[in-house]
Amino acid sequence: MTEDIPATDVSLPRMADVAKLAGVSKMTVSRVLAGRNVSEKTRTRVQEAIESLGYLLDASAGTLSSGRSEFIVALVPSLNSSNFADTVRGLNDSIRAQGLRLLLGDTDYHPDQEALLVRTLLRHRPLGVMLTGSAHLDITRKLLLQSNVPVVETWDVPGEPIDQSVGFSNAEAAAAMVRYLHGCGYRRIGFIGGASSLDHRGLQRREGYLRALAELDLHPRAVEHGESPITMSHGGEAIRRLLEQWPDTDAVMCVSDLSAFGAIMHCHRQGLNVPDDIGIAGFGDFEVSRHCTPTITTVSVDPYRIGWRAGELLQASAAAQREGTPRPREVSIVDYRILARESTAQPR
Amino acid sequence: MTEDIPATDVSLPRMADVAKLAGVSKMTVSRVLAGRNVSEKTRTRVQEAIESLGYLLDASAGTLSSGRSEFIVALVPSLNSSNFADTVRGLNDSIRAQGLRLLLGDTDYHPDQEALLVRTLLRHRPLGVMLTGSAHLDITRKLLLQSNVPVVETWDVPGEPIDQSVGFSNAEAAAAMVRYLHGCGYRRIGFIGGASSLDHRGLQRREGYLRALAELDLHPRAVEHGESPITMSHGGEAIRRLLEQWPDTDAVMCVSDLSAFGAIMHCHRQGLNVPDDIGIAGFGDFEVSRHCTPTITTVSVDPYRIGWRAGELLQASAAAQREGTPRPREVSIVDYRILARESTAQPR
DNA sequence: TTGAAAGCGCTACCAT
DNA sequence: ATGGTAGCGCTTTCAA
Repeated sequence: MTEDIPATDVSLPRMADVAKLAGVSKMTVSRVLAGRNVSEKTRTRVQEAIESLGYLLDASAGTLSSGRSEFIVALVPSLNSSNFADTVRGLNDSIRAQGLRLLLGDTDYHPDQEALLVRTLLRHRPLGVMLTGSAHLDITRKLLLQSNVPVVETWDVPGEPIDQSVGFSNAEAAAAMVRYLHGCGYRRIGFIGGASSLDHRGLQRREGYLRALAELDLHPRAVEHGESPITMSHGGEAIRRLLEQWPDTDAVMCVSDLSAFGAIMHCHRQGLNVPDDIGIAGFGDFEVSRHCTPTITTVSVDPYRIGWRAGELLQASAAAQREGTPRPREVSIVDYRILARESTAQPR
Repeated sequence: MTEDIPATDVSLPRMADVAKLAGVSKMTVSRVLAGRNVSEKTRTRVQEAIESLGYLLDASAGTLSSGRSEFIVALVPSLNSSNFADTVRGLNDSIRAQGLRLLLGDTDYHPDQEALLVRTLLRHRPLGVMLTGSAHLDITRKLLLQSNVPVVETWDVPGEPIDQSVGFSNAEAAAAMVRYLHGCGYRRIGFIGGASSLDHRGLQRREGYLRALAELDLHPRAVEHGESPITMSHGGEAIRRLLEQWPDTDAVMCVSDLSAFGAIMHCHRQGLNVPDDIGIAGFGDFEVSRHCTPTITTVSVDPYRIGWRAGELLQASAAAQREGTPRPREVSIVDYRILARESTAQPR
């Protein structure tokens, strides 16, 4: 299989080589590659030349010359979260059709890492930038605004949007879950979240929990444990601490399904039945929460759709920019739903 | 926050602008940015100019001029798999320190999608390419060999390596699990895998299962169900079918922990106790298998390490290439271990 | 429909 | 330690 490959250690073929072989000018080759008007005969000849040389258009040269790259930058707090991975998949699928490519950065939940990534990735003159969340350093905002690149913030509804956004109110969604639990008859409702001040969405969910509790005249009982991304073990440890401090807790909502799962497993080990002894709810509708026993009551959002929509907004902005028309300024709100499942009591 | 940003819609600052403002030549600016020898005084002046203009080096121009990009391409079958996500994280962490950037592609388990991605991503003249698995189209191999780019195949031990590799024998690991189950006293051992012929690692695990069974003089009982990536639901449905066909099965090994979890949940719903009525083992040591009840016996590999090592190999190759020294040709084998947990009987 | 020339923004190379 | 010049490989623009 390797025998028929020419040892072209020397250098890769250039457009000029293709042009010479096809007996045309570079411009004609360029036009063929760009799908512009070229006579059928020439096009065939050029394509044969491309084929026989194994020619690949050089991306940097193209970008430099045209002033337009094919990159969309996406920054996520963590690659190893199925939620963000789904968002990235959605974005990728939505831009792939247009021949755009994903330049991915993992901020590891650190705003300064985000700023660094924005700085280095802007060097590639991306057509658009997708950020996660709405909490960014001033320098990040400044870099993005200065570069005039289309931006979409996701997974949140920014108070001070940089440009566009696709998301939902994490606080409101968490409050909705509190009200749902209240409707199930629960009155001593606890909250489990991460200890990191960097997970803005986690903090917002906690805010929503506190606010809804206050509105219902209930007393908060919240535990913070573990760095983001919060894991199953964190959930187990956190509920242990919560029950230690407030043994009469009748329901716990968790910042994510993973911690909820960990919490449920802990309860099982302690001989507590979920939901008979204690109700437990999660957030995010992860795969595990649909399949474990009991299945986990959760807040469902559509991460893939967030990514897909972000891709659409970025492409629309890029197109507008190209054509000199005014850029759209859309704030896209996506749905969330409470999924009632087995880990909490029936609503009354 | 937005007031102090100059409305530079016009165009971004160039290196020449920085040079003029600092009163030096472009070359000096370039040297400052590259960290080369420049007098302390000039360096400061240049950096101030960079700062005050908000200048960002243009990546395409640099790549075109130097003939060297800062990209490492990584192709994974699925972004939404914690195993591959961890590998990507490992790779990212290992190359980040050198200022390299990840160009990510999701093949969706399709070799032709992989070929397409290789073709389009090679246009960016990456310093290296990380592939997942060892099953590639001929055109993929040809493109990579022709471009002379360092390649690392991961998650497998290729029979015909393109260049370098980091992985383990999936067949051997699966066979080891069969032998372990045999050592626990199991004799009627089933296998659950995906129905897709595209998941080469899944197929290899099945091969290993069949081979080990033959060596032990046992009869195979394998079910294929669901497209890759195989999910928890697939696992539940698959074990249902397996038990329908072979009701006396005493142990089942699954192609992944996710299907194993789904299978266990199915058994619980059917009133079957795991491991008392049936033993179930997984593959991959996913987070869920450490936390569910019963915890799942599995094959543990270190996905992060695979990615990290791949990054090291690619960087070593790239450095060798730069310096004209012969490129290393390493086949790196990573460990796997059987983790004995609660979902299977104690070894005898 | 096709071609020639200019130049995108930077770095290599040679000079001082 | 610093600068001038050439040119990376393409696309834009204008001309034929």
